[in-house]
Amino acid sequence: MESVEGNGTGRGNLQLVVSELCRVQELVRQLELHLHAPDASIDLCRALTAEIFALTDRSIGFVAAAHFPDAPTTPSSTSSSLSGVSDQPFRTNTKKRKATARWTSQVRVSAAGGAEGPGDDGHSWRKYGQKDILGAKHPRAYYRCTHRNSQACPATKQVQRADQDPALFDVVYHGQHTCRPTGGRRPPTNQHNPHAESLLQSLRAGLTVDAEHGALNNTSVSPPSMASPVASGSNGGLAMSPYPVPAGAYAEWPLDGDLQEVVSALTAVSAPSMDCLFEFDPTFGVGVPNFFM
DNA sequence: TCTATTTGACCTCG
DNA sequence: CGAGGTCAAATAGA
Repeated sequence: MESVEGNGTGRGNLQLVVSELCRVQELVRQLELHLHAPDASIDLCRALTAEIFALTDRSIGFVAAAHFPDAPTTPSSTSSSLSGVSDQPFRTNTKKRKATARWTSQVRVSAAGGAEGPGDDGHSWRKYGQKDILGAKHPRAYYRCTHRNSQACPATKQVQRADQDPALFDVVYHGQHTCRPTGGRRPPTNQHNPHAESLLQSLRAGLTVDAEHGALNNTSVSPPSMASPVASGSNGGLAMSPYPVPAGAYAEWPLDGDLQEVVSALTAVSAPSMDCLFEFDPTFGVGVPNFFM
């Protein structure tokens, strides 16, 4: 986080971001409680998510404004630049490298109890490759949606164990799921909304904040309830966040590493996830980047 | 027998 | 030409 210091504006904004992230985390907890409640109110959940949207949106704006005064500063505007990408289907019939693919989501998640990988994210993944990466201690695993053939679902993800902490996994999502989840297998983790369950884990994983030191940390998480066997042997259910978020929009900027992770974490928990969760109508969530348009 | 994983080869990009 | 991403045959497990 040192990189943020030395920039007076950025430092001030960072404090705001920290406080707002604390607030977001609190809201997520409330949301989780409501989701577990037998008489959960969808309206209340929507209200909570709306506030989460607003806070994350503003935080992203702070970060962007501090570092890129000349760049579009609102997440909505930055995200909208991706619209040209979204209408281009993910290329699957080529071995061409996808380094330039824009609509990706990068999250860092932990493996509970020394598991081989992050927990299930509600989607079925099929491993199709593994590669040793130059400079990385651990190989990178490549997964694609199980429904790729049957439903032409373009979603893929890459899972790589973090060098610094083997208990953490960097998961990069490419493409969006176009498959219908009803057809796939789904562990009954949450009778009300299993998808929400995994999402919340992801949310919390991505929003760990060290408020005392004013440091943001989206890595040190230990979700206690998501110990699921993964990687080889299981159905490959590895990742946390199945929700493609255009973190690449920010990755294109020369953000400092930690700060970039903050933005990535923020975007990873924003609108699309909730859209997935509650099937919001398109008009809901003013100011929320609409990644799927 | 079907499905998922493993792994070496192949392809493309920078 | 090296690195990263994907393919596809071989293999394993249910």
